Amino acid sequence: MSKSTALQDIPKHFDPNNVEEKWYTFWEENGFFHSEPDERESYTVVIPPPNVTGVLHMGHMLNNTIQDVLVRRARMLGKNACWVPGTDHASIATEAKVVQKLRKEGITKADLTRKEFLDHAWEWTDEHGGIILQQLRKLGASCDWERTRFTLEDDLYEAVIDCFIELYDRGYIYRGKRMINWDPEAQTALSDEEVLHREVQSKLYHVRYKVKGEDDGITIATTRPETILADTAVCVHPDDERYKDLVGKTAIIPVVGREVPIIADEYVDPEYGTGCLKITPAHDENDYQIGQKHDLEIIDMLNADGTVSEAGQFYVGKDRFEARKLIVKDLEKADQLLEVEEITNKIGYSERTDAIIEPRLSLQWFCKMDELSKPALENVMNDEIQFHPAKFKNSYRHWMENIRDWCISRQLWWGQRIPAWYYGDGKDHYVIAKTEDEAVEKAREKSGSSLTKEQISQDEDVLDTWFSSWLWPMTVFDGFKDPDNEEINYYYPTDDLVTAPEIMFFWVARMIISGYEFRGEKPFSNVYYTGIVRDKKRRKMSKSLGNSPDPIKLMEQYGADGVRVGMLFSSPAGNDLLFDEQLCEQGRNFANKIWNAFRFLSMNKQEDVEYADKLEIEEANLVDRWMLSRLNETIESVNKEMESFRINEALRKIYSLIWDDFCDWYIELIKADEPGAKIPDDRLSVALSFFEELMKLLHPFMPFITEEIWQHIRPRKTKEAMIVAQWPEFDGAAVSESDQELFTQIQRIISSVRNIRAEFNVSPNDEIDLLINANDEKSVEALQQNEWVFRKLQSIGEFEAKADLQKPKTSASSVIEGTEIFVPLEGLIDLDKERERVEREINRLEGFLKSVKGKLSNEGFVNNAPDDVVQRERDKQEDTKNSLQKLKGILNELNAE
RNA sequence: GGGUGCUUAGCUCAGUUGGUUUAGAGCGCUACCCCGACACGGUAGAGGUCACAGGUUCGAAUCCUGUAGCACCCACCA
Repeated sequence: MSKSTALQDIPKHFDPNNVEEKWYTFWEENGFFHSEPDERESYTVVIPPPNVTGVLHMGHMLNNTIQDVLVRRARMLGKNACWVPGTDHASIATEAKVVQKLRKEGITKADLTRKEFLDHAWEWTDEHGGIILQQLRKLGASCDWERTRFTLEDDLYEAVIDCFIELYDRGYIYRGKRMINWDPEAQTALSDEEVLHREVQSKLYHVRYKVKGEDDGITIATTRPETILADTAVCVHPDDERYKDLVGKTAIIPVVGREVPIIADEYVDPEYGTGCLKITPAHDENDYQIGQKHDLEIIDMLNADGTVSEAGQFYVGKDRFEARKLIVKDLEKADQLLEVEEITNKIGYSERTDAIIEPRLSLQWFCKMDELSKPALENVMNDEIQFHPAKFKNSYRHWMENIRDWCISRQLWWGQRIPAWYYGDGKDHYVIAKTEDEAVEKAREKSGSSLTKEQISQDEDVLDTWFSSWLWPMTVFDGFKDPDNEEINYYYPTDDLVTAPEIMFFWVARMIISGYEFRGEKPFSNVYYTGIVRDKKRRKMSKSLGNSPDPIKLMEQYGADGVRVGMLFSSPAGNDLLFDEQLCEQGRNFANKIWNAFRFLSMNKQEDVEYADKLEIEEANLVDRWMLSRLNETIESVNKEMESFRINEALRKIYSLIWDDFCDWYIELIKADEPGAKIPDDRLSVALSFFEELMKLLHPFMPFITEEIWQHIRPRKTKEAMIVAQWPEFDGAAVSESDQELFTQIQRIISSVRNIRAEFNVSPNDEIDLLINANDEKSVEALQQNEWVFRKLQSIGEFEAKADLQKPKTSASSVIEGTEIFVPLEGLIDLDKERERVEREINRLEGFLKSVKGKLSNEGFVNNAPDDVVQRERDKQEDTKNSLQKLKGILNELNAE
């Protein structure tokens, strides 16, 4: 951090790997990430806890980059920013991984006791757990690591149990035999949300059932012929003329030969298939309903693993799909398979194991949702909780309005065990209790007998993962167990939640529900939905497709800052992100550009000079005023964009301010006149101050390079680090439209001169004369005053700005909003080419003038449009006419040459 | 089957309540340039009848209707 740095001391390319770890450690060790309640306004974000054994993927990268941008900016705004990290035990996902791992070692879950299995699971968790949190550090995530939580640690476990008991006491939780989604692979029940429906090609089998006492039969259609084994009725529509006579008669189930009634129910659609439905109450939701209504027998023909049970009688022990093949063969043999129709239908798959879901009648625990969900629906619809983008309100409402009871029990071991204790015979008698002792007591009370611990047994099942994560914004602050806890009162409601729309129902909706139920308050104020990260072919990135880059490698290659920019650049909220490594490259290039701007300023530093630590400009020239104006304009719009969560737009504006305005124009204009000379102290001082403001704006997006440069620019105390620098304040008085207009005009003139050089192959080093014929004295004066700007950026011999200049012979010219510029090019100009150039411009302007005139000659427009709009058109007309007249004059002279 | 959204330059997208140049940006492309911050760079360019067809309006990429295509979400049609 010396005051003067020789150019050769600073590498030409920014090397992120050298600085990232250094600054991350610096931030963490100095407690910048840590938050404790104080008198400041709180700003809180809870991380969507990744699976404890998960590995960082591109979705996490996007999600956590966005969170970090929000958190870092809040910190700079002077808020007490707290970003709570943690992991989720992810019941089914982790258990599946452990089962898989054990299988490789030749151990099956069934061989183990619950305790033995859990020991393996904890071992696995300790080994792989938290890798992902470590990886997040590389990204620069400014989480309060001292607050790291895990959903299965004691406090959080206890909170989940308390929650269960409270909801049970309030009458929301019940146990019941219901048709649920059964995953035969994981051998557990799933909630409706965990079932994904996919359209697939399948076969619709038309099967002939004999009717007792008739020669004729009845034909049903089914996609799952193996369930014939469990049929207990055949059903037709009551008004269906074709089958009217058969109702009340008895059908004989093929293969098994069981006699079942033929019944009528309006549920049946006469148009579909054969208009006859086989009824299997144990294996289909609708059939179950019909079965209840008509009091039909229920035959459960499937084992937990999806094989045919004893009750099926045939193909016992065979997998359901094997059984399907066999029964189709047997039906064919018996001449009862009439037709096999190719159809497409939707089949449910397990979100976790991808196994085909079997509807199964099963005794499970449920949470009643209709009452609970009311405040959660209302407060999203009235924007008490805002969704970004708001379009997701629609699907949220739809889901909430049609919400069904939530199946919360899972036949797994990894998770919070259901606090239900059974006593006596069977499973009908139970008590809900937090501990075994309490359970014994309650059971004694309820049964009236003196039960012992040995005579009661706890439910074997655990709770759905989401039944713990829906409490996350409360439990991370111990808020569930202790509602008056000082911490939760300070941090809750949290501010922003950043997550994927995929888990809107799994998680977001349920957090809102539990928040209102248990704290009477929303859990967060804003939900930012990120998009799904896809590859260039629009395919979702996934391990199995192998199309997902390794984020760690990516960061090694482009730097964490570069990757962050890459992630942010093309992803407005809710839109899918077509990830392309090129975006990271662009991010890296941007870092390098900034680095070199810094390099340039550094090499101009003087040894013994103290540069001002505030942006104060004495005798500001046009360029200073313009830069100041652009800076403030950008501060204001960045604030606006950030407040409406248009993060990519905010970044774009900063990017353009730095690259286009600061590097391409401002720096070029402060360069010393003489080669090798240094920029005067006062000029450099201003430039450094501007640069510092830019670094502040950029810091939330690119934390590493900005801190690195910030610390290089001048010596800083620890508490003056970039990470806690004050976010730039908008100064409306600094925005000057007239300065910006004048500077823009100069920019356009310079571009035009460059264009002339390019057209006539005049090298940038060759001196040219620049003559400007301005519209009025005021403008002449302004241009004359800023002659130095032209000279700085162009190699100019004679410079003249006047109000009555004549076009010199053999010169190239152009007209910019009525201002003529001439560049004499004796011997270099090709007059034919120049005529063509001028004619092209005349044509363009004539086309434009025509459209303006069209508007103005339209009476409707002149009469109805607001005055200022009409006036603007009139001004355009005048300006264009003026320019055209001048161009035509130029053309005439060219023709005379 | 229901719902939501999308269709603007070769690619990815902006375009805020209809009216500031005959629509903008980044990447890519073309030409010229290693000028003492940066070739991970500079300068100048080319490139779009805003999916299609109607309508409302003085005026539409922007509002309405329809058509086509795409995407996602939800749903118990065998």
